[in-house]
Amino acid sequence: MKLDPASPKDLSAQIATAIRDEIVSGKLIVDARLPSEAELAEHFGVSRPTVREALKRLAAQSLIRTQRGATGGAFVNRLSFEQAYGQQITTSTLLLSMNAVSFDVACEARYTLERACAPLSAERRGADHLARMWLEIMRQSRTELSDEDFCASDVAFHRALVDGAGNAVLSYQLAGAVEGMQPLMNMITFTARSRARIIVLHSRIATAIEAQDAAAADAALAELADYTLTLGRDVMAQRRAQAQATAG
Amino acid sequence: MKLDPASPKDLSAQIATAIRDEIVSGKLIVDARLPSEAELAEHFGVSRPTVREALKRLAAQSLIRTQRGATGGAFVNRLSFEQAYGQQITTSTLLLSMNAVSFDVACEARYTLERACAPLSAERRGADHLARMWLEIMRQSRTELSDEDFCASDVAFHRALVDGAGNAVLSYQLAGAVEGMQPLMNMITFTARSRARIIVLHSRIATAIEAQDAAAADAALAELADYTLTLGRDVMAQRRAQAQATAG
DNA sequence: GCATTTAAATTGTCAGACATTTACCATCCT
DNA sequence: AGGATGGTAAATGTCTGACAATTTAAATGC
Repeated sequence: MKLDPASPKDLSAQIATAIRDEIVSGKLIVDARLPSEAELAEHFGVSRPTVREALKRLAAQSLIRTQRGATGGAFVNRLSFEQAYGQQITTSTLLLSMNAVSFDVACEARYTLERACAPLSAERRGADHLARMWLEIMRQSRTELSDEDFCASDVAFHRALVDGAGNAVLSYQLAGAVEGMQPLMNMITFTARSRARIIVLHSRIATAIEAQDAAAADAALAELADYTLTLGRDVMAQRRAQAQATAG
Repeated sequence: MKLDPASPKDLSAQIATAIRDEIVSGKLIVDARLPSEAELAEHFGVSRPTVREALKRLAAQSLIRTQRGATGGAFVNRLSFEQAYGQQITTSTLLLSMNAVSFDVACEARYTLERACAPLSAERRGADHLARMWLEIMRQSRTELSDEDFCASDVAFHRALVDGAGNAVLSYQLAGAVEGMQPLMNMITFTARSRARIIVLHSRIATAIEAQDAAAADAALAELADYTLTLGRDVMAQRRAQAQATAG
């Protein structure tokens, strides 16, 4: 609960870390109210703006929420699955789009994890998951769909597949793997032929999940992984050629 | 790039969102310098402290870094795998510890994902991964090890297993699944007998990975998953009984 | 007893100032 | 001429004090 004046970190960062530790260690439980900004400022020996910067850091990670008014203040937030999804997706998306992660590596990670969910989904999927999968397949068949909308529908399809496993933690973990890849997938131009191929594979997956046939679902997913990899490699090769032509 | 005065959100939150969108959409590329705080304040029509709160929000998510001095300012940050690991683990840990996620669900998610990595690890693991696995197994054999240290070593072992797959994105995704469970695992008291059992299973896993025998590794992991689930259920049952005794 | 008003507490925002750090540049000494 | 030295400017980090907006709770009036 003390600050190090010699630390290279900002005071607000140190304060944020101190409070975060209290939350993670359980000293501050969910819905507990933090001292007011003025009290925190006095406690840490800093000014209120500095405390506020620290609190905003915590708010950005959904660790606290603030409320105005007489009984207001900062409260320890119960991290909802929704919020966790959002952070997971943001982090994964940025990581994939800014780190020059090869399409191959990202694709392998995604399909490896997704194939792990398929057997559970085949066993437990409900009518709602099947309905969503078929709905997205139908949507994907509409030729006027833009490439971006096609990708979004693709994500929704796979999301339904993963949710079918009936494990919220698994859905949370996969959110990053599936949705984080969307920017990479958006770089692909889907021709009529590649769309048709993907829809066939999606249909095979949905059929297998509906029939609770884990092996068939896995086989179709493996094919889809291979095909996606091929599509991605073609795009990357074209981009490289184009870049070379521009440079030459 | 505009603010909505009628929005329920804080100005700093709106500004943070606006800048984040610019980063995610690619308008602000990696290492690009944002306008100075004074310029941002003028642009958005707010004061500098408000801008600073927004920037701290972004800094908390590792989207930007700041630098002091003449050529300083806020720069779009290239999210490193390390930083992404950290956020992933923080979020997962909080989600599991604050959301009353059942041990069963968390355990299933973790081992489902980990078993998906095992075949890749069996195929590609290097000498360093094997060495780390055997090192942790030896460490786990020391009887004077506290339960917490035993858990930490357990995490390190599984981390080495996952890293053996040679896919950084996979390692990143699994970090949350494996390390996020540590608080739950720390609630378990490891008796000499349960430690011995776990060490045997770890040895079987390491042996299988070394022999590049994916099937054997998967079988041992499945057994470990079962056993961990049993241990966890016992603990949870005890806790329930204890809570009931206290209440009655 | 109930509606209304008032007061208090707390976060949100602003303005201006000073401290600190860092890069650049002009100057001076060798 | 060249390098060390110091100054200057730009930027973030921090402080102070104030006011606005919001919400609750108590006080007040009927």
